[in-house]
Amino acid sequence: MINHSRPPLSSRKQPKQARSAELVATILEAAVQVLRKEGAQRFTTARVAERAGVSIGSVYQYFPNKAAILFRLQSDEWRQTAELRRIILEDAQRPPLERLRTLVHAFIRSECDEAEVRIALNDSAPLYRDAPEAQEARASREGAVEVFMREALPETSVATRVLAGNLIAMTLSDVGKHFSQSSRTPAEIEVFAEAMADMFCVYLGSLARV
Amino acid sequence: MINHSRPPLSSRKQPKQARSAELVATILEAAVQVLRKEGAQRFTTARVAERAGVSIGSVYQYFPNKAAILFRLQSDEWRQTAELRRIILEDAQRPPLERLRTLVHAFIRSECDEAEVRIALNDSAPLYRDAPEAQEARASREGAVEVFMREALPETSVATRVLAGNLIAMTLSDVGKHFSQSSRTPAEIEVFAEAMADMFCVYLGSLARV
DNA sequence: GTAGAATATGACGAAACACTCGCGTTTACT
DNA sequence: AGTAAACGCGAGTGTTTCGTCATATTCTAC
Repeated sequence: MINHSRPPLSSRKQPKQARSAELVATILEAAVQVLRKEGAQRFTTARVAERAGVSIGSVYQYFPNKAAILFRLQSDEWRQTAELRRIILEDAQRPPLERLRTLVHAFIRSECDEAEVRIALNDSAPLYRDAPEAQEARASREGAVEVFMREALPETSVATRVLAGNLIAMTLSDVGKHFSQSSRTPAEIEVFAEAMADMFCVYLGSLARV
Repeated sequence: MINHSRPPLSSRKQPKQARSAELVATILEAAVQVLRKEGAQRFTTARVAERAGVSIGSVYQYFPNKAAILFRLQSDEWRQTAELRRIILEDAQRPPLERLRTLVHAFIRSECDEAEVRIALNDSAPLYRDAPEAQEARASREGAVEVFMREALPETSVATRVLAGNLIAMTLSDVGKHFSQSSRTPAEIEVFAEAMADMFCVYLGSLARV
């Protein structure tokens, strides 16, 4: 009821020559810089083109619209985060709660890194929030969390696991976002991440004991 | 480095006659409707004026700019939330953790109520995020939380209390926001709130036992 | 009833922005 | 060298939006 028009976010054209692939990379890099320097409000295709040293027309050769550029950036970041999560959570050598602790620290640290860009990207979310492309990322995340939860709480019901998994995943990502909105010292980051990890571990422990 | 211009958010003029006070109320009501129906992207002063059955000029008599209207709505909501929190947390008759449970339920329920407006308001946050007026709300919230934490964890160090208090406050508000982005049945709401309250209580319990 | 303050109006100025299109240039391939 | 496709360009179009200002109406108080 809110997003009245739904222009496609998929690429308009695939770069086939080397120079055009480079051009796309240049545009994305410039987009990050504009986002960091000007914020979401002042993120315009013209500014991206200018910063990239490229004409407006070229931008529209490879991106159907402004939202597509932003979505691409967000998408790349989601991929990175998913990779991080996979690597840490799938390490079968270590006990589940230890892996979770590691993930919390790594995630919070990474959120605080490049916080400016992340904030701006987040502010842009309304532009592509309802896009079908955005649903996949969520599904993938929920799947990974469910696999982990089965390992961490093998004795509990599926409903409990799903609920707790969602709660923890949401807390990690949302509170992480909020926390990184202010600039933080490395020490603050560690202390905060430790507290959050404590909370998760104690909670999961309480569920296992039932 | 991001919000380059900082137009004032304070009122341009105070309504002195009854009809103008009513007009301001009409405008705010219309603003809520526009926000709900059109979303943050399409929230414009012209649309608000039209919906209110009022001329654009009248809107600008009492609000210096668009952001001021949105900030006013957000401000009112902050006040309501603060009131809710105060009433629940200050009830000295009941044990602290029970009060916290009640607060979690009440807060999540209220977030899911009028979720559409809240989401849109949230999307508009970049417009007034750095306004000095916005700092006070945070200070007030942190104060209330600290008072509660002193009561809930009287034996712990100040640092621990502040950290845990912030973590819980952030989780409640951020995860509450995220949770309310999808539409939820009353049952889902209760179950989720209960899980979150469990997590908080177990966590605070673990801190008290040290 | 009338002066003057408060209030209401809405056409209009100015700026910003997303996106297109016709044309010139480069590349790949033969 | 020649050709066709891919690439790159950027002035221009159409729209949206914020906010102002000169003017008109209503209210208050004497």
